[in-house]
Amino acid sequence: VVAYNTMVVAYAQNGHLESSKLLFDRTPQKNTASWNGIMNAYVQAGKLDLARKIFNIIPCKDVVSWSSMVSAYAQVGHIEEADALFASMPNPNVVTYNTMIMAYSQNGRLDRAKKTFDEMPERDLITWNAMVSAYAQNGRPDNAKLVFDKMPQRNLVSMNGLMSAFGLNGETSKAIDFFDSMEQKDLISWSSALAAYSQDGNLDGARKLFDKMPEWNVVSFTTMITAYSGKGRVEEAKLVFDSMPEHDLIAYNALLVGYAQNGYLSDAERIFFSMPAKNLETLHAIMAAYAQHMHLSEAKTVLNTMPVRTTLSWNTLIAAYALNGHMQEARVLFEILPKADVGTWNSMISGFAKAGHGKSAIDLFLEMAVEGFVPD
RNA sequence: CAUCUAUCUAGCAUU
Repeated sequence: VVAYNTMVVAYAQNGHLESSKLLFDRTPQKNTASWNGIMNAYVQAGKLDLARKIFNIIPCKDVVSWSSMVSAYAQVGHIEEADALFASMPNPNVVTYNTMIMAYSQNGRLDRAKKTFDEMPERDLITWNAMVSAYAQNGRPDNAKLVFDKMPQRNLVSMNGLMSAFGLNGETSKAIDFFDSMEQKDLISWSSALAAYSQDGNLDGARKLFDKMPEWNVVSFTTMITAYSGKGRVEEAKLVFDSMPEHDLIAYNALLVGYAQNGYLSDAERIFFSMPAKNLETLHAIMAAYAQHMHLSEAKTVLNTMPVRTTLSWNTLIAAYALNGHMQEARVLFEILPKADVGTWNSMISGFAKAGHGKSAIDLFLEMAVEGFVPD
């Protein structure tokens, strides 16, 4: 059974759901880990509904079954479902609580993350690291530092987490000082420091650090692409791209965005059509690129042909119309989109403001509060 | 006593 379970998971991790399924069906004497494994295979393949169906028929669910399902919902941002499942499960353990801390944190619910942290019966190192990360992701580097200082033990993840708390929130010199003080460093430490320079617009610092790195991976290369692109140096960005041993989707996206944001629409398009795979970010990026160049019908076509649309997809097109002064089209989209968020309202408001309709902008701002949205 | 399954840190997208 253990051998079968291992194989089911291995195939799933390589994207071979069909093989996982076949092996699962042939598994003799299935245990709960077998069921959990195939359920997570479906999660991995993005088939959340089917995963849920499997969850429902698992004969003897254990805490891993429940936690896996909670985590699956959390990963795709279905925080209410995660929450509901978490509330109804029999015996959550420390992993389940940790999952919820991350879920809340990634959805901007720092208050809920902290509450969970405070209420959980026991904490482990991952709990503390998750809390550092929660503060990092929600703009609170000082709180991240407080947690870091208070935690009973630390590991390299804690260190890297605190460094990125500084780096992500504009405290570049603190990030670099901390990086310099670290006795152990791994590739993630180096990449985090590189990202700190890059997001600070310090191309020189980034380049020097990059040249000093003991090893590189696709993340470090991509960070350099972004660093060059951010300074308008798209040719050097392209050189970095060409020097990479292998390209993943994010590397392509970074190059595409670099071209797009520096006004090279046809280069961006060329990359777009040559990409071996695309994701939501790719489509949003090309939509925004079309919008910036007033190619609104192309932008609209992208939205219409997307396999899945999120609120962000709609926001991107709304912003496209709004920034080009086409407020009536923006308004139409605004009314028909399934689910607005703060970003949607922001796009509409700035569109009206830019078009010189200050009154409409203010009306919308007031209306937004009435609809229960908190301005950011 | 032990093998398989769930949780933490780095790069890309709208405003």
